[in-house]
Amino acid sequence: MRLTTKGRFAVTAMLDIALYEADKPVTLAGISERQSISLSYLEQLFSRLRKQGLVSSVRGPGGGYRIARAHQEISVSDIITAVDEQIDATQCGGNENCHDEGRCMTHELWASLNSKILDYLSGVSLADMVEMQRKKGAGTVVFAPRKCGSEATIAA
Amino acid sequence: MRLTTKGRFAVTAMLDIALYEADKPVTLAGISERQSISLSYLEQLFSRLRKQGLVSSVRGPGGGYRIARAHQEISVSDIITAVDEQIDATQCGGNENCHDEGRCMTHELWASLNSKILDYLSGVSLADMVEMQRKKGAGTVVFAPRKCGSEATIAA
DNA sequence: TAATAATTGACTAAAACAGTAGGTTATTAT
DNA sequence: ATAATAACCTACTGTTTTAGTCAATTATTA
Repeated sequence: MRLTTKGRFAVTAMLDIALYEADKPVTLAGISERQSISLSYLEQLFSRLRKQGLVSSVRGPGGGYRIARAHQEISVSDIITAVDEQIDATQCGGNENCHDEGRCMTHELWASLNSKILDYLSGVSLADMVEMQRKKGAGTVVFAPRKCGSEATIAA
Repeated sequence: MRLTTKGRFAVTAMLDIALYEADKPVTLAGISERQSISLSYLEQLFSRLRKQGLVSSVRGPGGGYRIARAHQEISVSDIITAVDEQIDATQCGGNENCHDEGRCMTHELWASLNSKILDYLSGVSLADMVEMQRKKGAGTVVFAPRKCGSEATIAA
């Protein structure tokens, strides 16, 4: 997997829906405004999130997006892998430089790091994040995702 | 911190020196050949590694690079942070969007992930990697770092 | 039927990654 | 002394990814 601001945007947007979704689905325009993420960029992200079955869409007036599964059933790693297509599924490329025996020297190190990251992110569900957010913002919740947090770009 | 192939190259190169350094320092030309990393690219990486005090250099014929500290005293995270200058030291930019209270919604998530990654990588020393490598390649050790392992790009 | 809002596709500026090219300086061996 | 070695330094390049824009189409509801 791979962790960039793209993945962060997606997680933030999903959390936004989880918090605001009630009777009505949540519009991208609303998410865009609250989270300061470009509408067109959200559209691209949600195209993927929908194809991966993480959200369902309703067209027309009063339409928008809903979380498609139970909040406990969606992990942060689900969201990230949905928007950040991992190109490098073939571990060592399949051929070229990495012999089946021998591998590259640091292979085990990165493999092990990757599994640690994945373990952590798949252990955090949308439900966890909602709860965390509810606890935190007792009064008015301030949303300001942009440029927040340190730059992260993990590829596992 | 941020994890890319740049960091992987640096770790691979440092491990190469640790394995080959004996009476003589190790030349970049040698590393370049063994690890299939471009010489000029290595020069760039080693400029940083030297400035961070991870390696020491000897000029002229018979010169090259040595590991500057005890192998146990150098962690993988040391190497990576040396070559991948983290721009985003100011956590939330210092101003703009991220209020001191409120922060961005997913702030804690990434902060926590980052510390997990850092914990792991700072727990693995060059000495650990040397030992691992010696155990593995009992006979002939095959080096083939290029494109090996899954693409990784973590920014913490 | 008009407004809403998802859906799609192509296109763009900026940054980072990985690498190249060409030169300068210090040290050693001849 | 001088030639070879190898670190050191600066600037430049092509490709990919990131983040975003623009413009159009389709489905739904008031």
